[in-house]
Amino acid sequence: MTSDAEAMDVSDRERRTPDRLRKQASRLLARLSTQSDRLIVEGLARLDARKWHYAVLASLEEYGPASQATLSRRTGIYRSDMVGVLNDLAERDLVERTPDPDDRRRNVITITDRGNSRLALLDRTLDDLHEQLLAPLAPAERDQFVRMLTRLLDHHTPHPPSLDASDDHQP
Amino acid sequence: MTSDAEAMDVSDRERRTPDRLRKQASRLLARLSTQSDRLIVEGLARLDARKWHYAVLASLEEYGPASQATLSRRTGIYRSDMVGVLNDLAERDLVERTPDPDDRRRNVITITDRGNSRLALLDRTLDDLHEQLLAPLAPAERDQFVRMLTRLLDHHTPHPPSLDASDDHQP
DNA sequence: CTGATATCAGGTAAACTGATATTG
DNA sequence: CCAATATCAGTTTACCTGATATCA
Repeated sequence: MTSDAEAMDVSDRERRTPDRLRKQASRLLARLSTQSDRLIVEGLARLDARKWHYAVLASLEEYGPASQATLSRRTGIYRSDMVGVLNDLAERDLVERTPDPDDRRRNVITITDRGNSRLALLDRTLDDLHEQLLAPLAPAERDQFVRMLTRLLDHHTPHPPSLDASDDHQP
Repeated sequence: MTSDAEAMDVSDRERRTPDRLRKQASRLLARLSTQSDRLIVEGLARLDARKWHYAVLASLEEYGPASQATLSRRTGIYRSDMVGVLNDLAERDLVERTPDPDDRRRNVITITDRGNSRLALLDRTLDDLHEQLLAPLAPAERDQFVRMLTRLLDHHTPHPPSLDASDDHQP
């Protein structure tokens, strides 16, 4: 079946990359991301919340009211999907969606008081969930891990001219 | 609108977690995993290959012929999806699927010579793609990164009694 | 006329669940 | 009767691509 030359090829390859399936960063990333997602999604589901709820609420609290397009850019949620997320949030009285008088194409999304206290709860919950997620890492390692992820992500994300620039009220 | 107490609450929260959206490990993981996936998938697509092709071929070369169920456990591909992957691979003559005489429920999957040289090509391609993926990290950091991912993954994967145990020919 | 905005209607692929026929 | 195997059918969700009507 296999010639001598072939047998050498195989052992060559095995010497070069033993156990390669378990060491590939891309595979590890994909699997860990799946696990992480499950953890977060299930944790938030217990509060009848979704991750995007959090993303939108946090963005609103940190950067103030915004149009849906701006929220999209800030959270990474597609404009097409943002509609549904905001419907969810508005139904629960966590945000208010009102037409922008200055630009009648836009809606201005504002976080409500209920939204703020909801956000506080989600913040606490997510802290806890991340504690679980990163449990095996010491505090210093967690920082390092997050920094590495950030560096890698920055390197691979096509960066727009300005992400959170206030393109809302620019004269 | 907001009482003094409320204003203090907000600033409290901001002091506690400034820019939290950009620092959440779960979000970073999800986004980076998406980017990584795109890189790998596109890179392999240029060779008309998929990641699972590689996973199956590599598993076969490292651990030898196996049943589809065993391959499933080793690669993490669901048995339901394995069928289609093996159809793909068999069509391209990269593996052979023959009934197991010792256990007629099973098929024995064997890598072909073409499969082996294909695997060598995919190995080289994936090395290159991972070089791109991890470009911002120094060699030592890459090792550390992979080790952290592994530790986290091990902590979160429900580990079966024995993963790659030879449950094929056990008397 | 160009471009942004909100919305809607889809499309793909990964990760999953379940059912079934066959065999141990 | 119970368990595993290969296969098929179908669900859910993240991510992404349009198209459309409205307006700057």
